[in-house]
Amino acid sequence: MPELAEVQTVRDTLKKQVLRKKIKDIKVLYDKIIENDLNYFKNNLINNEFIDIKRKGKYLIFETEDKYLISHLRMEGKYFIKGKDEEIQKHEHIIFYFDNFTLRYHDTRKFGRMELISKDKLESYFNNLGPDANSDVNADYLFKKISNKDIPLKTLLLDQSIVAGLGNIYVDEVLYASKINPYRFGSSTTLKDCQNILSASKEILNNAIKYKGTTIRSYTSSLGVYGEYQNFLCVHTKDFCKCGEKIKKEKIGGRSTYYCPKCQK
DNA sequence: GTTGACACCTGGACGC
DNA sequence: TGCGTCCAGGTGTCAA
Repeated sequence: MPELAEVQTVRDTLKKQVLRKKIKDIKVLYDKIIENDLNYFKNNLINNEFIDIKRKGKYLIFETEDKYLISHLRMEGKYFIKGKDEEIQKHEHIIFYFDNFTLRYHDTRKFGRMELISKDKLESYFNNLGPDANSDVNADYLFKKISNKDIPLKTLLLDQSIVAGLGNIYVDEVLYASKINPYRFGSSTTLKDCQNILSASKEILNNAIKYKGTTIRSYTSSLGVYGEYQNFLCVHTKDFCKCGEKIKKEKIGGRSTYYCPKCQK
């Protein structure tokens, strides 16, 4: 569930709390989350400190003096700051020990991943990632990427190699705001459609960041921050559109998709 | 090269 | 109450 807005919120909150603090120890309780050899992972982080935290798409990038720790929260990954002596809770899989506190990675479904890479590998690591959906992406770029595809726009916008950061919730919202039916193929889009999609992406994601993301279903907050953008959703998880039409919920590309058949042509 | 299916996981909702 | 089944979804992998 964490999409660009939620990851940005986690990054902003973490930056205030963990930068320039020496990592004293790391406890790994579920090692499949770590893509590296565990000894390599620990040896290169312990006695180091995070000097910056960046975000690209849905990835968090913790920077140390000579490495980057890439963290992807996937479906339910969260970070919590807790006291050193607080009991380890169920689903807390990775614990970073600092002098006076711990940073805990919590992931109910264990889908999240972390990988430590050397600084020169950063560019190649994100080779297949498109530009952020709320950045200054050019409509020509999007048009070139999708206008030759006989694939539904819903699926194309979820493809992180085209634009990064949009997940299931915000793609539904972006297509609704653009008045575009999610079943429409990329090959049916015009340059104007691409402009509308990008403009809606920017507005929706920036608003979602402002309201610290979306908190829906069973998903709880990270770092004690509860997003409020769910109050502004127009179609995702809704029963009726503002126009009065019943919102349709159907699977497109295996993903639950909400749309208004009247407003989205 | 493209596309769809599936695996990875767990908890909640639901039906029986 | 308890059990079984389905669903949720981001990404990587594999087969067609």
